[in-house]
Amino acid sequence: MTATPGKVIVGMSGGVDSSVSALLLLEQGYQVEGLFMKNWDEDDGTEYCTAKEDLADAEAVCQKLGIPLHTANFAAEYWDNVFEHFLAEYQAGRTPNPDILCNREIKFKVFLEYAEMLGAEKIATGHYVREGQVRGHLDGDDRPRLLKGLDPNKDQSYFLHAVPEAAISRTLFPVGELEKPEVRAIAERHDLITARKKDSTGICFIGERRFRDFLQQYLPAQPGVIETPEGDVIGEHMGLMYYTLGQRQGLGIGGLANHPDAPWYVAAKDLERNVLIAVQGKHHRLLYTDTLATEPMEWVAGVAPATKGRLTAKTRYRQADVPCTFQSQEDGSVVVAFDDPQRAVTPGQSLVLYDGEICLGGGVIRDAWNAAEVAS
RNA sequence: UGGGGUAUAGCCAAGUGGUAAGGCACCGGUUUUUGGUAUCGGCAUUCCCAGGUUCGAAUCCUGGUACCCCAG
Repeated sequence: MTATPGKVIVGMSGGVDSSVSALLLLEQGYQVEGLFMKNWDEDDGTEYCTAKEDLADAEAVCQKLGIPLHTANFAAEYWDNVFEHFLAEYQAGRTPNPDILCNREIKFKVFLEYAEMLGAEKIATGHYVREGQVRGHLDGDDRPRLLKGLDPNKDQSYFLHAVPEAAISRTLFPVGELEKPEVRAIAERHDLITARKKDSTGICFIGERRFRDFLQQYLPAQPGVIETPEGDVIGEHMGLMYYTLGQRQGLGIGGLANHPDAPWYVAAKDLERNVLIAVQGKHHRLLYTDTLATEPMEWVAGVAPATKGRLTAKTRYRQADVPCTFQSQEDGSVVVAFDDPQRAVTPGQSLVLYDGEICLGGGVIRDAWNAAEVAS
């Protein structure tokens, strides 16, 4: 089907951000239609309810706006291209970020293709990111870019760094130019039912779960012991996959004689021995690393901006950017050295590089270590 | 079996006559499109048990019980 000029399909999640996105595009004169995706079929009672509610909200908003709402089910694609990888990562002892994959594989691929089939020229989502022509300090290019959202508190570029530029350029992000309170105010003003709806959290399309119970449905748990770095056994863990570096909750360790009162945090996983290593105190030196290596990078522009240089980076969502130096490797990965040691840099999570407001791309963290300590 | 010591929440632990600190753990809320982090709140009508003294006892007295240490 050939694209209809001005036709945009908005991914409607049933939340306030996509609701307002649709509204703003209508005001801008686009021919807007909505699409609600249901990508998770595994029903337990609670999830079923929220998905149903979300659909009802999306329908109500579309009706209010006078636009049609399509529905689609990409559960098969989600399972094959996102969820299986998610499980494999946990099995390998890493902590994956499924929503990054979900964006690349589902929202900006399957959904985009589906929208094209429906005759859309573009798609739109409620993500807090912007597009703009900005000259990069490193590559010197003056080209369309994926930029951070205007609201620093809601910026979601971290989740979109793996989406190729070709897909970004076909997407509109209306709320990326706004701050969250304005978005809610607009929704309120137009009497949208989602105006005061709580922001959704949890894995995209799966929702909030009791993490352990959820994972346990798919992966066998292998309990073991928790040790200090010195090798003293101080507790038991329920399976290494349930823990991530820097984690405090769920260790169940407290009140050890001959130890200070401080809480315990996960410092490392010894997969071979099935042992969880914990340290005491939020700022224990073993929780910090100053260097990391990634898997091959995914650059928004398709190529690296340079082979090395000074940039800023996030090692997880909602972390402030920190200055670093990166160096490209032959296999397409990078090694990044931070000016200051970073807490709980975790394999499986993603490193995302920024040149000011420009989101350049990122890669899955393979390994992190403390170069300063190794040297001394 | 002598001598000494300790018994307070899941754990560590303050409190020696005036009506149960604190920390960790745990639970709940907030924050958050991963996992976490952070933050706020909850968490011993009761101090090993039974008597007694006192206006009043976790705190003093008596008798038990349990555990620990040193002697054997």
